[in-house]
Amino acid sequence: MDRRSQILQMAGHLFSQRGYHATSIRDLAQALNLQGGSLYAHIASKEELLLEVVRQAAARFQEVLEGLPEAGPKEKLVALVKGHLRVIAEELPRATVFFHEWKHLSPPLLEEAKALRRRYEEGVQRVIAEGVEKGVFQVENLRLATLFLLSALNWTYQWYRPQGPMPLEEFSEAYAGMALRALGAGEGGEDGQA
Amino acid sequence: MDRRSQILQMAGHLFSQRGYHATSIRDLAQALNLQGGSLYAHIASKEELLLEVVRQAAARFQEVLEGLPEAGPKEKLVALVKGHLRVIAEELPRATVFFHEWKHLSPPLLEEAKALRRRYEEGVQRVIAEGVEKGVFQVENLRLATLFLLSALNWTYQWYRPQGPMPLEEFSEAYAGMALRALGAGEGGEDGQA
Amino acid sequence: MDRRSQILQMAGHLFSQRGYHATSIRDLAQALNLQGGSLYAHIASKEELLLEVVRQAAARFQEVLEGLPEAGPKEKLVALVKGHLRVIAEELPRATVFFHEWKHLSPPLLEEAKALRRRYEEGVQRVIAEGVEKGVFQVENLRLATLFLLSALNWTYQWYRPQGPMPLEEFSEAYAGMALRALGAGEGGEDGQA
Amino acid sequence: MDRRSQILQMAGHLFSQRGYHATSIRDLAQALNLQGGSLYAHIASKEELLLEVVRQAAARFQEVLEGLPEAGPKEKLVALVKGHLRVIAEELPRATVFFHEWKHLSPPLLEEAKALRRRYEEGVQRVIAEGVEKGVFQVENLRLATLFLLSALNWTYQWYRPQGPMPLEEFSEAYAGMALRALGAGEGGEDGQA
DNA sequence: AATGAATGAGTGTTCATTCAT
DNA sequence: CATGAATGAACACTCATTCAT
Repeated sequence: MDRRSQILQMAGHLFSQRGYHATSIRDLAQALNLQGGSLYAHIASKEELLLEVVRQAAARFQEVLEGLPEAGPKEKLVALVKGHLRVIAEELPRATVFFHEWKHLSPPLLEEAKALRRRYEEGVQRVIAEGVEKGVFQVENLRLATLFLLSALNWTYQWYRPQGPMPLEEFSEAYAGMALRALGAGEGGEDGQA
Repeated sequence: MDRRSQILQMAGHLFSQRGYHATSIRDLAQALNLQGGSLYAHIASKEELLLEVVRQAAARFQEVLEGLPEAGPKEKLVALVKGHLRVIAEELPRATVFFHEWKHLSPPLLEEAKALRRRYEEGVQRVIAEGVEKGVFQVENLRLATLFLLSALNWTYQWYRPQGPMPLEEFSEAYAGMALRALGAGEGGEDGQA
Repeated sequence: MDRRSQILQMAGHLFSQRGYHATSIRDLAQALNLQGGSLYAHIASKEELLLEVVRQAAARFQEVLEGLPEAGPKEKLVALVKGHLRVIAEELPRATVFFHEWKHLSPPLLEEAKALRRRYEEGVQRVIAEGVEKGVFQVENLRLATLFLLSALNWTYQWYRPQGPMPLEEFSEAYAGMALRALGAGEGGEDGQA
Repeated sequence: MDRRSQILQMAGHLFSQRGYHATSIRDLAQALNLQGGSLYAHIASKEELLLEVVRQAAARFQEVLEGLPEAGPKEKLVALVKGHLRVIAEELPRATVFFHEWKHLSPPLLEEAKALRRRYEEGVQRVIAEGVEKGVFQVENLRLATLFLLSALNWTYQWYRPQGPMPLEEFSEAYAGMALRALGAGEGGEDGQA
């Protein structure tokens, strides 16, 4: 891994643990056995680092959407939930920054971060909408259902720990079940207009 | 409202909007038409301010738990969801600080904040556990179900805006419905062992 | 004792213990069960307090000089040493400020403090000069002998504690003996050209 | 001389002239043609600077004790007095800080400063004690005699100026003479048990 | 690439002092 | 007389960033 990647990795780690503002360039340099000024041979600014971490996380989440199987809504939703939680488990620091620290970007870059987040949310909404259209999901309000699902998913970065007692597979299986039920697509029913 | 309450209110507002570290004492003072140093006639430190805001929010959430009706699990859960969302709607800045900024407290005070959050989460878990015991809720894993619910509820502070297009009543009604279904207590069924 | 005297006493106490700059007006007020601003009904400024304490100490030392017995040089010197040490013992805080903290006065007032100290030193020098003229003291260099004596006397405020194990009388008796010998006026000899 | 030594030297100079609390980090930086914050590339804190200056002075005084000739008590005491006064003359700023400003250290460091001072005083006391044991010095009270000598010596930093009219050699010669007499070891007598 | 010294703005906090009440 | 709120300047110290080496 080249220097820049090392720096980005460590930045993700520290930003996620302490927060962007509470992490100084010197903290970051020290964690890499460097002097503060030395980072500037590799990066343009602290803020660029933040944006880059956000972009990397966004890319991982976007891959989930793009890798969804061509299948019925339930299967798709399960894949989405599992994929989302896998990204969080595998990329906890970056995901944390994606969910929280992006707010500290300043206007020009902030827009990009917002757009990345919006794009993902729209993708999630499409998955639900498709299920509703096909009569598999029953929701009163599409937007609200999307936000309910995203909330349940996003907040997990706050408490799920991959090294913890619950393996990812068990965790995401159970989570997907609750998500389906919340969307009115309980266990039994066929997937699609059977 | 006395000066200290004004300061606390404004601190909650700014901490929630910009984050604790990105809000300087001078920012806070300026928002109150004061000089930076003048705040120290009313507060002991910036950190004390943060803790106080966290405490106030925690108190509001705790009231919800304590005001739950003596009723069946479904009714109780609905009241919990609605109460939680009402606190978020009515106390958006403080709730935001309660969910996020508490992390920036330093060790002695950090423990108090963690304890306050833990106490609330345990209360929520008890409500779900009761429903499970009475056979009203069907969940695979109690802890996970609690975290699912808390996630769906907590993250709302990120996107729900009381001045937005959706009135609180409609929002929380729909949200409660999804929560119930997620816990395996769909519409129909009696509340309790009918 | 009126308020102003109380304030002056406490100021002497705190200035001597912590130093002028390390004692804040609020420290002083607090020690008197007052609010910081309240002191200004009684004093003009912090610096005025310092000068006043210096003046009070200077007056006590000056009294020693003026109360010296009309007697031979040895007797006079013994009275001077004992008087000086008594003032230190009885007025430790003020004496400490007189010896040290006067330096923090700013130019206009600084001159007064310097003059007070100079006046006392000149008085001490006259006592020694008289002994030299009368052939009782044998010193190589009058100025140096004076400074030697003053040094031995002044520094005592650093270590002599009236509540300590050595009673003032014993202490100053022994001290006077060493002073006399240093000035070449050992035990035996008559006092004056008998 | 490297930057850190320059800073320490200037710190000694300013602390001795104005006092520790009356010397700001910006004063110090300005005297070195730097910005305030720039000092922190070289030092850890203002207090560290104070302790370091105290240590350097203590080392110089301790060298005097350790370089004392193996000779009779009178010769040794003369060497001690002259050595002590030479350190004051050559290291006036540091010596001043050693005598006065050490009090502003806070507890953990304060103890070190006290220990350094105590060690030196004990060394001085041993020199006198030896002379007393050998019958060369006659003192009523060993501890008091030590404090008398130390007082006469220490206070000199307040008034002796190396650039002044009196050369160090003449000054310390005369001072040593008075010290010897104060200890009851006048000119004539042999040095030792003749 | 990396260092180490420097900058200038900014941090939270304290200060002596003022003043309406 | 005393209070409590306020000021404006100062404090020690940290920050992101620059740059000669």
